[in-house]
Order: sequence, then C-alpha cells, then structure tokens
Amino acid sequence: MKWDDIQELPCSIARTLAVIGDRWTLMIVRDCFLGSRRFEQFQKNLGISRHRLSERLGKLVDYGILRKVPYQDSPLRYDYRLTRKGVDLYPVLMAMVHWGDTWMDEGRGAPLLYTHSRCGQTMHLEPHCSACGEKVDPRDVGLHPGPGWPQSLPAEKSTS
Amino acid sequence: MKWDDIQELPCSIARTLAVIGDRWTLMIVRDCFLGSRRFEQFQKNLGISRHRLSERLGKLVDYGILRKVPYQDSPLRYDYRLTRKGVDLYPVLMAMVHWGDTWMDEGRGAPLLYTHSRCGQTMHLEPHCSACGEKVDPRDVGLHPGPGWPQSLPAEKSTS
DNA sequence: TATTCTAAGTTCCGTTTAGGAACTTGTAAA
DNA sequence: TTTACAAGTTCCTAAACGGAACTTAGAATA
Repeated sequence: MKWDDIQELPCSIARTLAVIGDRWTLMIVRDCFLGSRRFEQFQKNLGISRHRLSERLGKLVDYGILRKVPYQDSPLRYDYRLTRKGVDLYPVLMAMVHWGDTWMDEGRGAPLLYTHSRCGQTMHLEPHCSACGEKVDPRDVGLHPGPGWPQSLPAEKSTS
Repeated sequence: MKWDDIQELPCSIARTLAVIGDRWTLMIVRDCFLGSRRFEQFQKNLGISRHRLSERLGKLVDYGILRKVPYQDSPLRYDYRLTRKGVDLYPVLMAMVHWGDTWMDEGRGAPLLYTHSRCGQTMHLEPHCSACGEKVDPRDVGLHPGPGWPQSLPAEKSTS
C-alpha cells in the first residue's frame, strides 16, 4: 500500500496523517503558531529546503490549513495564515509538546514553559472528557462504530 | 537541513516528530492501541511493506515506545507491546482523532465513537489546563523559556 | 540609467527513503 | 517428506528529499 492511500481508510488518525503526516508539515504549522507568516521566515527558522517548503505551503493551502493573505501588491506577495482548521491543530501540537517535554528532554527540562493567562499558572494540556469534564485515562475509553463507519465492514471489536 | 537533524532543536515538537514523524510510525502505534501485537498483524492491518514495518518496529523499540515480549520460544517469537512511553502517546493520537473527525469526515460523520466509561457518555478529548482544570483556548496560552532553553540563545519573544 | 537588493519561488541533479516481490530461517503439523 | 507459519531479509525500481543555482518582478541605490 502506498502512503497516500491511507487517507481512504475509515480512520480519523489515518486521514489526519494523510494531511499533516509528512516530514516538515507540522513543523511549518508549529512555526505559524510561533508567529511566522512568510516564506523566508519559515525557511530561515526551519532550515527546510526552499523546494520542499514551497510544496508544503501549497499543500497546506490546498487542504485549507493555511490561507494566503496579500500583504502588498507589486509584486503581489502573500502572508500564510492559519485558518480555523489550522488553529484547530493546536491540541495535536500541544500534546506533542507535553510528550516531548516528558520523554525527550534528556534531563535538561522543558525548553519552553506555558502559562495559562486565565489562572496565571504554568501548565501543560491535559486530555479531559468533553462530556463530564474529568481527566481521562486511556483505559477508561471504549470505542464503537460511528455514523461514518462503512456499512460494508463488520463492526470492530471494542478495544482500549 | 536534513530531517534527522530536527531532533537537535530546543523544541519538544521537533523532538517528538523526530521519533514519530515518519511515515507509518504513528499508524503502527495506533494499531497497538487497537490491539495489534505481532508483525503479521500490523502488516495485514496497515498494508505497509514488510521491509518498512520491520525497520519501523525496530526504531520504535530503540526509542522505548514498544518493547519485545516473548510469546513462545522455538522459534523464539515476540509480541510488540506499548511501554509507558508509548501509552503516553494516547493524547497525541486522540487529538488527531478529534481533528480528523471534525475536518476530514467528508460529511459522513466519525468512523468511530468513543465512550468514557466513567460517565458513560460519548465524548472526545478536550485540552484542559493542568493547573486550574479549565478548558484552554490557544489565545490564553503564553510561553517563555524553560529550564531546557539553551543559555546560548536569546529568550524568544512571547507569542500565541 | 545601471546595478544591487529583496521576496518568493523554480529547476536541476545527486542522495535517501519507500514499496513490492521473492527468498530465508526455524519449527510444527499433515 | 512435504507443507505451513511467523518473522524477518534481500534486492531492485520508483518516489521523495536536499541543496545549489537560477528566475522573476519590482524597489532602492549609485
């Protein structure tokens, strides 16, 4: 199976990875959250090849994660800005931040700390149940087929 | 810059992507959460080439995300099981699930639904503040250098 | 007016990584 | 004795990546 075919699977992780599962793509999105908007800025911050960057930005625009907003005409030039769909990737990135802080800091501690302005405290993001608001343990999650599960396939057995 | 060099950056997202940012790697981890433990099982479920699978499993073991547990000797054979480090990737995967459910369902609805056994309701994972417990909006998060921020670099300006 | 500069890409080409089919190894079952 | 099974390896072609040089359109400078 080719990598590009995974977006056809009835699986939201596969469909998400089909969009942001490429090398560099999430790093570009990360850079947007840190304030980058322009080609040269991304290129300088990330050290990605211009060729690759150009292609990835195009893909992110095609998928509606970034949109091009003119910041001058003659020559016409665009900022790349996160759309709502792009901003919605925040929990994915922050989940990675927490995992990296926990497991990949090599004893040096987190490179960045996050402050919740509502409560003023340093924090990380914790997954809570959208229904009851409690913190969720993976073992307390059951799954079953939803409306988008293909009728042609048998129901999956319920695991973790 | 080569992709493999990103793990040197003082950024937990980069360090996380250095481990799970490859094609197929997160799909394999996903399959683990769904109950797969053996080579043939992964290969059949994912359609990944045996070559690639073998290499990715080895990498996941090297990074301590999976561990090999013998399930028979003669011939000696192993299950691949999630370690604590691997289980900790759950929030990353579930954040992707929610994003995929929201933006990539093509109007068909979520392929899978998740139930929180504590409260019995269908849910998704919401990012909450680990300090105050409230739901977090990206605009309410400020960042500043942490203990792992290299002393040689100037402090970053605080963005989103 | 001619030259240089800036931003945002494209082109080209050699290197890596991926994908797929066939083959291997050790053992158990028919 | 042959077949089957599980878990890889080998080998070869195709696709993706990385880096340097080049392009384009206009602005600024000499």
